[in-house]
Amino acid sequence: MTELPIASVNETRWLDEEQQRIWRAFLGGMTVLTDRLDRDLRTEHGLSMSEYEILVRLSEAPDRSIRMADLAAALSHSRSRITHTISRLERDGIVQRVQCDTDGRGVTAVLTDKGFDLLATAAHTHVRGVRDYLIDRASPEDLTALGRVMSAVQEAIGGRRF
Amino acid sequence: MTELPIASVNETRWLDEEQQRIWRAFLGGMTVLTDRLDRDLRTEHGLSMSEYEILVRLSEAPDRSIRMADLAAALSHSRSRITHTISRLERDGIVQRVQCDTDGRGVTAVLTDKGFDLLATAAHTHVRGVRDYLIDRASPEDLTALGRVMSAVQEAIGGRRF
DNA sequence: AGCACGTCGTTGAACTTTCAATCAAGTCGT
DNA sequence: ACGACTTGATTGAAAGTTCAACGACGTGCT
Repeated sequence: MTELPIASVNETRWLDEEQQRIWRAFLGGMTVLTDRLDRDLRTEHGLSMSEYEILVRLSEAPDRSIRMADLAAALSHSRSRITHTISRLERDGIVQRVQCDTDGRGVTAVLTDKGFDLLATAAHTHVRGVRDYLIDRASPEDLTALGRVMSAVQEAIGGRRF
Repeated sequence: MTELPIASVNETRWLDEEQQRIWRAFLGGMTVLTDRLDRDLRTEHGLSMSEYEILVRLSEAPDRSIRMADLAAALSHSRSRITHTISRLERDGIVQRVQCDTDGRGVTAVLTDKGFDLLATAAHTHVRGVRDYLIDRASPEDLTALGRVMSAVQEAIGGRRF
């Protein structure tokens, strides 16, 4: 044997100094950012971030309604989690459950007017946060890079949850 | 009045198309990435990601021990959360609690040998994940940008939790 | 010394998420 | 039409996180 392989089969390649610094910044920034956005939403509108995300999706969908499983897939949540969350939102009059007419198993969640109004109000808080804590802190080029990297991550992991 | 202000005081500036695309990629990538890393650690070593992070910090600290409040601060967790998590880790023999001798209130968590061994094993899984799903998916320039942006985010939000 | 105030860590209850089990309904092959 | 298999949604219990309250201790002021 004379040349290859450069990296042998099962050896773990550790992160170098710089990669580690980046990874920790990512982890820390992510934690602090989601915590903060969640807290702002919660204290000002009584909505968690994931509830907010559900409302956003619903508000953009035709008839402001999406089937449970599609919601779960869109947000990478388990079906069970969506069931529980929608139950709470329904109890509070923010969404409504409707039996799906084309599929006997299906249930679609519909955003109520009250839910839409709540979202319209909460959106100010949320967007302000996203700007203040992220968008306005980075150059356009860095933001583009951020988008590129995170899209690649999604690509790399794909839909598979199990 | 003739010129300024360009943006008036309290108007919400919405995200443009591109910013929104980036923000969603970030949110989605983040969710999918942390879910995946968490799941890998959990199934292969019975450790959650936040437990893993605690072990990492402890392993790097002098005497492999850190005071509860410092752990909480370092990971941006509540003190209560650290108490509960450390209790579980202690029950499993992974850390130990020691009364602090310089401060009557203080408790420091110490990584046991068993905990250190577990971490040494789990680290392979974790680092492979970070590489496969993130580091190896992006150019060095983009990674640098990522680090820069996320550091700025941390800077923007700072330590304030409430 | 005494007192007010802040910090440290814990506790238990409420809430949210996960996990495994279940039931109902659609799909496919024969 | 039948059975096997997959998918959609729910359920309840277990596990984890948040929240408010508490007791113990340190700090600083008078």
